[in-house]
Amino acid sequence: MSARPIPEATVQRLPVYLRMLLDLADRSTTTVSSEALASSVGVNPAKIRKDLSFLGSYGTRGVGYDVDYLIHQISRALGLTHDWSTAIVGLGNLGQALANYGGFAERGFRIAALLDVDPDLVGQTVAGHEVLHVDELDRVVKEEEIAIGVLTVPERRAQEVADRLVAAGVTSILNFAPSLLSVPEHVSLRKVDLSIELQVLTFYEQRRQAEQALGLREHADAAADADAAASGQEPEPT
Amino acid sequence: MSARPIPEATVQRLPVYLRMLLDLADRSTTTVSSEALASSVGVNPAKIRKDLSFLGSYGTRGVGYDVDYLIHQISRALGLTHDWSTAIVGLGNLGQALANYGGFAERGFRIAALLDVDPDLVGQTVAGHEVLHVDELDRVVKEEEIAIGVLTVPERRAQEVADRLVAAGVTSILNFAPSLLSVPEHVSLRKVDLSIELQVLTFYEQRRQAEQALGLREHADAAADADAAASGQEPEPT
DNA sequence: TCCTGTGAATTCGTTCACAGCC
DNA sequence: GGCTGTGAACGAATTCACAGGA
Repeated sequence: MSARPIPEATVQRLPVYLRMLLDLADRSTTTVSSEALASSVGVNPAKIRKDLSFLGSYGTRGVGYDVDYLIHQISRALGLTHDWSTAIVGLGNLGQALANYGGFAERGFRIAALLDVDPDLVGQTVAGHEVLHVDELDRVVKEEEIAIGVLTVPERRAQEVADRLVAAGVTSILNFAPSLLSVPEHVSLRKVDLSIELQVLTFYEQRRQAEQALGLREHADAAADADAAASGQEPEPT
Repeated sequence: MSARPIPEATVQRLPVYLRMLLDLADRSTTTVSSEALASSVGVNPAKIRKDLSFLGSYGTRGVGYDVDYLIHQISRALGLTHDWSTAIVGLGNLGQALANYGGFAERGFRIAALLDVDPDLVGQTVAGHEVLHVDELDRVVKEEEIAIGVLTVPERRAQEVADRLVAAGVTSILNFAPSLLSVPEHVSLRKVDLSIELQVLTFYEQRRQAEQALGLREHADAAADADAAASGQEPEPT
């Protein structure tokens, strides 16, 4: 049953399923099949069934899944049945944008503290919160029971600030700085790196352009192209 | 040799290697072994060798890889030997933050256009660029030869804007809206979704807290815990 | 009959281990 | 001797295909 450990790949998809299910609930759909859910997410139905089976046997054969019940179970598995307090460290453009981002609170993530070192920012109000000096980190993490730190500081400060977050007791870090951080084993770390995403895109972009150039040349040489199948299976990025 | 197709997983790591190599070059290192590179990235050396072997045989046995040459080859593979023009659509908090983000230009991504529909924003100057109305999309994509669109619009507009980008000829889209977009097969799509990242973190966070609670309870029951191995192998998120 | 839950088969990715070259 | 490049072994993730319950 649900004693099996949930694979990493499955964990990453659960939030996606959850969002789709919330959409369905909004539209007053009460029941959904793996087939229907799969087609709206764009994956194989068997994958959905297997993923969900890691949480338990929450479907009904011949019918499908009860939307509300499934929402509840996925939320529980992801730890979303209570709110989480987060701190944003670094209030440059990106930090401020995140502080003002509504989808945060909407999904149960409470911004409990904003911190920076810049004296021009400390004391200012951003998104309704006073910006504190990073030296207050220890105190505020304890007082607000902050478990998640969002790192939006410049690259060269990232490791130092990560260390301070860990020292203060934060055990999950979402890093927006384009740097490899090292954290103790008991701390979860995830990275969002803009330029990596763009560079992956240019890889495929370039390949397409090269293919096209090749196609044109071939076209000039031999009129028709019998081998259309060759270009069909691009490993599309996820 | 390099005729083998490059696996998706490898493509995603190449930008990381590239960044490390640029760091090394900055510090005037001329040569690096897979072992050294691996330890700075935190992966298995064999993985690095295999990844790099997809690009060709660019190492020297008994010595390692020439840093500059490898930088050149990875850049070429990723299509970074020339600049790419990008358009940012949606200049809310996040869009403005991205427009002002320095790392963009630094890595060869030129912001060629900013677009929005909001009459309050159109005509304003953001990060040195005049914000255009989305109706200008077609023209500006052609004029500026924009291949990459960055989507930072509200969720409900995302699909519509994606369609317009595709219609205008954009073939790579980086989507920051928390929505599933559908695009034609010849268009690459990548997604950055904040709340998914946070929800993956809370999954592990919650599991840790549950383990801890369990540990405490067990501790109260039977004094010592012989089975320390059970908690050792958390599948740490990437 | 319909759709879930899951073993079996398959594909994809990682790591090992070593032959081959500098 | 040292380090790359890569087949072979292994492991994880996906998909197939079907048994079994509503």
